[in-house]
Amino acid sequence: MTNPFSAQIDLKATLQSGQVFHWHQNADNSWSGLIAEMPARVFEKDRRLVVAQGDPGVIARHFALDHPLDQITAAFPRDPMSQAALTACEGMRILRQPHWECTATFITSSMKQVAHIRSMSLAIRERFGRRVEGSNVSTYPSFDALAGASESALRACGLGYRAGNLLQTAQILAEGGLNLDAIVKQKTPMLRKSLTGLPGVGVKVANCILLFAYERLDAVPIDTWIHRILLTMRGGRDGTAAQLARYARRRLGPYAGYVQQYLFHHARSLKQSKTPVAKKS
DNA sequence: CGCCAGGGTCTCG
DNA sequence: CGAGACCATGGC
Repeated sequence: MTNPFSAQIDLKATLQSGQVFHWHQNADNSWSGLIAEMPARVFEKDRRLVVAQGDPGVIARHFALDHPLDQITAAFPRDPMSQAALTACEGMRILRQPHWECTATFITSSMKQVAHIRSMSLAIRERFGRRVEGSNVSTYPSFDALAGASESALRACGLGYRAGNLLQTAQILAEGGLNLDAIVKQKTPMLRKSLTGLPGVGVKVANCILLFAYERLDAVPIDTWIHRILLTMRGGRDGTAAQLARYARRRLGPYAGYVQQYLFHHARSLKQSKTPVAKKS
């Protein structure tokens, strides 16, 4: 068995591509976060992941160092947009996140920018989570903990109208209406249907959860960014959600979710770099 | 300061 | 099935 830590990774792209929202970069360029309730600190050296804190096995699994990145990138479409994204984001990985944490954060994600999803996530952790020794971030609260929260307290975390959805979903899970861990066995269409049964989970959010927490690497979340990109790929021809989903599945290949993530992160990075720097005084 | 953001849901045709 | 209205909030 080869050492999983010999696999390449772009740590910054992985942690800043809108999959996960609570990690922060330290002054020494290492990154700190929690994997479920385990404090972790990692850094990148020669395009490889190095563990400074936390169980290496748990970290290797969370960062999906076993994903066959060479095979995945070799299966990328040959079009210029996909290839440009591949070049720009080489080494980016799709994490294996805890089911509930991922579900909850993406319920709060609708019509929100990445920066604000992060601030909501941190506020929820601070208000309802548990402090852990060795971490300056609190755990994401369990659904049992959130099921007993008030909607107004959730709104105070900046959730707006999403507060009711998160609360109702937490209550359904607390009452045993769905077991997020047991449904891993379901085939993707059935699993997607199970997830969209939860308040605040439509097809797009379900695809995020499938991709980021259930290892369904062919799931393609179509948000406003990916919608625009698919539009361009189709020569400006728009379509219904179902048509675009079908197009993405065919066009982006067996690892369509990975391609989607590279396209998403690359497009956002480009826009960021186009933002003019603050003028000198 | 107006526009837009990793949308979901309900209604109405 | 498909299009539109509505929903809160903050970054930029």
